[in-house]
Amino acid sequence: MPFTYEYERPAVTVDCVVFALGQDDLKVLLIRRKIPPYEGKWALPGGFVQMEESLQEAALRELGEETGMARIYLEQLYTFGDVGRDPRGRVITVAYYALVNLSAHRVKAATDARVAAWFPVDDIPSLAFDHRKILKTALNRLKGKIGYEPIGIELLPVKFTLSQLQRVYELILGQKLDKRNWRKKILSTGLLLPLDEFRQDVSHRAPRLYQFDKKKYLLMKKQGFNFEI
Amino acid sequence: MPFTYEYERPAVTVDCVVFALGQDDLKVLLIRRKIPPYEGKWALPGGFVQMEESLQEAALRELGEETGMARIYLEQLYTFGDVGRDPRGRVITVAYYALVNLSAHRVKAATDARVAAWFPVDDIPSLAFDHRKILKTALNRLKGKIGYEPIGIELLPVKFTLSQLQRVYELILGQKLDKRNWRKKILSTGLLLPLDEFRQDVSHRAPRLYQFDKKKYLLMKKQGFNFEI
DNA sequence: CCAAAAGTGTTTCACGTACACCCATGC
DNA sequence: GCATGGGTGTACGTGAAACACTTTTGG
Repeated sequence: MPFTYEYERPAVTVDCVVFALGQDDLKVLLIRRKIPPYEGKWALPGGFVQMEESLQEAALRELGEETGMARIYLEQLYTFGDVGRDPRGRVITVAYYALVNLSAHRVKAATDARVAAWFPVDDIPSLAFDHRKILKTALNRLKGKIGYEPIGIELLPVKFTLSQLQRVYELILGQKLDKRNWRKKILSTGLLLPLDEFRQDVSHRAPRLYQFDKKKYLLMKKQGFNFEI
Repeated sequence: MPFTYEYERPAVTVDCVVFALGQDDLKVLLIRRKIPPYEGKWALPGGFVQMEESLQEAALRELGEETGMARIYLEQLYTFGDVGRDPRGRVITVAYYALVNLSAHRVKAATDARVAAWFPVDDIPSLAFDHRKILKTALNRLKGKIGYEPIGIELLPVKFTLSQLQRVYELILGQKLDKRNWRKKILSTGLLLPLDEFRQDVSHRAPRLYQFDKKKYLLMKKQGFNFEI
């Protein structure tokens, strides 16, 4: 069942840069390639776009296939289409980046460490194709975006403490932030609902849990609000 | 000379949103389609990506073909790949947006108004495909970007007055700006070189001409500078 | 009682904003 | 001399940044 066209066509893939929180770092999901080219090398999860699915759907499908993850933040990053980027021929890839919260998703990756694994963003092995460039682009986008959109919460469970969220900001921006000033700013958005619950499994004062007010966020966003942090 | 593949492949195009300055407004270049689908409708300039050219090269080629323009600012916007966006079949388009300065480029478009024409961004006719959505995305991007990158100058000749540049900002942002405050900010970047030349063809006090300091800009950018306006 | 992180206010300084008049030129 | 845009400075208020101690809990 071959398909024939009058003009030559590039292949189109989607690749996903999946971020998650590690103990002391930001991590990226990589897949070890089982087939040439770059057999045995680490690469971003991805695959070919099917004819009956949109680009975003393709990205979600790949993420589901590779990691078993469901509820994730996903956004288009950039499209890479240089002529020589794939030795097999002309392949254009639409890159997406995703933020996931590991505690919620028991990731398939964890089950077979030889196939998929989480790597700290500042200790990445040599990657297949132009995937290092894609990853770098994603990190830059993330750094920029966290300054004016509350995407940090996507890396955390639904209920989280302010210190956890601050750690997210510090990991993404790569710098320490002043606790009092940062809290003032983040709380002044009015998007964090304080709960009457506290984390209890810690060996120090129990920190208050917060929840993101998504309804309010969508409302404010529709009114053209600005969330600079 | 047909081309055959094992799996079905989408077609890949590039579309360009080309902005330029009008007398009292921001304008977009549109092409009237000569063939179905959407025959006779206005559309963004664009076309298929060739196998031996990168995406950016494809965009530049299309711009050259359609408008005869050479020196332009060009940046990737977004990739649109919904399943039903082209009635001919699956077509994925990588959209670019461009800023051009009309006085420098004698645009082919001007020669045959039935084929291509400049439209004010807030008075756009019904467009082919999902091109209205693409245009809207481009306008939003432009509005956002002008806040932290000095792209406004790309719409002007090499030598320009501060009032001209301020008009660019006002047109893109869609709001009046305070002259004194705006000048303070734009000059405080240190990126505008005052020249010892003045516009002479005006019926009032001759305004000083400025030039963009590209070297300084690239240097500052490399050092991670912030150009918020 | 000690360790470890949570939580909380004030002062200072820089920057954004509001605002009005004189200048130079062409007609 | 009049119309048209060019060009300039100050006062005020808001928001960013610097900064240290007390509280709570578990071990």
